[in-house]
Amino acid sequence: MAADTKNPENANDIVKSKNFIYEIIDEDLKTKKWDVNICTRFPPEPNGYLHIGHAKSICLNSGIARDYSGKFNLRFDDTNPEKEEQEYVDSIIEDVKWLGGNFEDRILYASDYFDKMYTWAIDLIKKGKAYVCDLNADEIRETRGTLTEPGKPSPYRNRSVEENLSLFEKMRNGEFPDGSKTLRAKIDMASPNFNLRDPIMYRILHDEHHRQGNKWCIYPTYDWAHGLEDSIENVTHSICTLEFENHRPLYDWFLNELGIFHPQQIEFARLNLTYTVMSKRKLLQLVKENYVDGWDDPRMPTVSGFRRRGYTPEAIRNFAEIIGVAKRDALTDIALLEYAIRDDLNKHAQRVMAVLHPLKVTITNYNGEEVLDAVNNPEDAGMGSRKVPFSNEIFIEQSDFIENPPKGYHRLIPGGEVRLRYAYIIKCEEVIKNEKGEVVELRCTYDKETKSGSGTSTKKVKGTIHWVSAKQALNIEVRLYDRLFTVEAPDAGKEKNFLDFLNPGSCEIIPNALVEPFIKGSKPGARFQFERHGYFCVDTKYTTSEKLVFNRTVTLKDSWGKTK
RNA sequence: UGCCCCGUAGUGUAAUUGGCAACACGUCUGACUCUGGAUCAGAAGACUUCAGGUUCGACCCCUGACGGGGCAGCCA
Repeated sequence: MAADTKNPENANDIVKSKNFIYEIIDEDLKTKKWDVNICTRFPPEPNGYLHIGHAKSICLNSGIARDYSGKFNLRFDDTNPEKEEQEYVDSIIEDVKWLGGNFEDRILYASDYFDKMYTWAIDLIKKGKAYVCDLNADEIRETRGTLTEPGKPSPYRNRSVEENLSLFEKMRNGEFPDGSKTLRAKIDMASPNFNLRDPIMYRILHDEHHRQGNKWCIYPTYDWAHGLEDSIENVTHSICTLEFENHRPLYDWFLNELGIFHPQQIEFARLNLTYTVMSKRKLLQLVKENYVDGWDDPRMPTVSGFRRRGYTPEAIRNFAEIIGVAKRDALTDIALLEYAIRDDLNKHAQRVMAVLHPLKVTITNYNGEEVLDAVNNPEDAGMGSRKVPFSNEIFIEQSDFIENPPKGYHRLIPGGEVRLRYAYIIKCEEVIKNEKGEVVELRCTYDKETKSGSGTSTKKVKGTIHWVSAKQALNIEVRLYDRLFTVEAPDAGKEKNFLDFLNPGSCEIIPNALVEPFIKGSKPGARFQFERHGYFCVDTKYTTSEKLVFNRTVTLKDSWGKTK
């Protein structure tokens, strides 16, 4: 983005284009619009777990603070006690930290500003710009007007300042029941923008707040509170999503009437990803109705889900960089995200051989055992090598042998040869089947001149397959994840329920896969590449001291599988 | 129906602010390879939604259409 701003000498570098928000900030800096440092914020409501769309926002906001040497605040927008919980606060803090959002020590809460907001409300009442309204919810809706008709003024619109002050104080003191009164801004009931038709600033809610307890029984609405929160924190650029565009005139109105520090609200398009849903409501439903195994189910598009699945914060940050920021709503191909994680893991993940669907192979002319050298990461020599045990009884992948190969298949076939990775070339001499005609074992011979790295082999084989030595192999559980939904936009159809598109095969559990002993004792969260399969990580939830459980983060690209 | 926002290859973004459309992913070739991965080389793919207008020149400015999204919570 603007990372190169301070390095204009990098003339040879491709000039990274800036998104429109960086251009606005550049312009602001040029015109000296602000007499404070650039400040952004991420203002989640603690009513759910963060998802990849929030991650985009976190990367954007914290990235701006980083690039302009400003500040980035984490602020909980906790103005509605009915939906908010401490569990969500905790998870959000963890997720933002994990993503690398640098809020330093600033964990802020809108609820800490309630007193200040209250006095500002009184200021507005005194200016004759706000009034207590006795209309109930239904009546307010009925008098708000429609898309084409103006609303009707509330009969309470012209109460005196004194009466409003007194009523508002009584509201605060708990003298009225929920929903019986509201404090409204007096703006314009005929405005074509609904948000300006005397919007509600406070509602009565006798509900315990997760941080304020029972101190308050009136709570500020988003529109009233948000700009004040930003203003208090000297946020310069208040970045939010497109649906708040129509709220900006109101955001500005409150700040102007109060005459306080006035942040600039800027809207950008939220992230949509193919084959998943992003609305908190739908994600909550998936959790509550047990379609998934909690908010951090590896199939969930939540930050915690991606973390458990094995994604790295670097990959997610890079993804955010790749997709950019703009104002048109879009549906981003999940392939972009998968590219980001493969790109990262390819460079950093320890390689290891694992057999998911074992087929026994006996090497009839091999005696004894030996240990072979295997490279830990061909992309990074610094990661060194490891020893892999080899013997006359090994397991290979069932799919790496086929009796009647299609054209182009170049793995093991009857009478054919393949290379065992890091070991020898073997030849399939005999195929053993059970009563049902299923292949249960292969009897092969090996060529000792073909040992990996010996340089003595003159043979060329078309394929190399992975394997694991039977005696030393470690038994593990592997979970193969696929997309949660079967269609690109499960929530696109207004008539159809997104649940109808759930992918029944989104999680395949392989209880007994085999892996080389190297990974024994791996810690939860550890990431590996299972050669020729994909990237996997040790599950943090179901791994036990007896058995490692692995989640497949993402497959390797498979140009052969595609052609079939 | 009223108001607001948006329309650039399959996908996501760019275009030095009016100079003849670029990057990434994806797709397809070929090379290389002890991962059908990675890497390397290359290709295809966009009359910039449409129609007018301004201009020597328009993705960019103007007008109008069409298409998409948002707004009638005491949610955010």
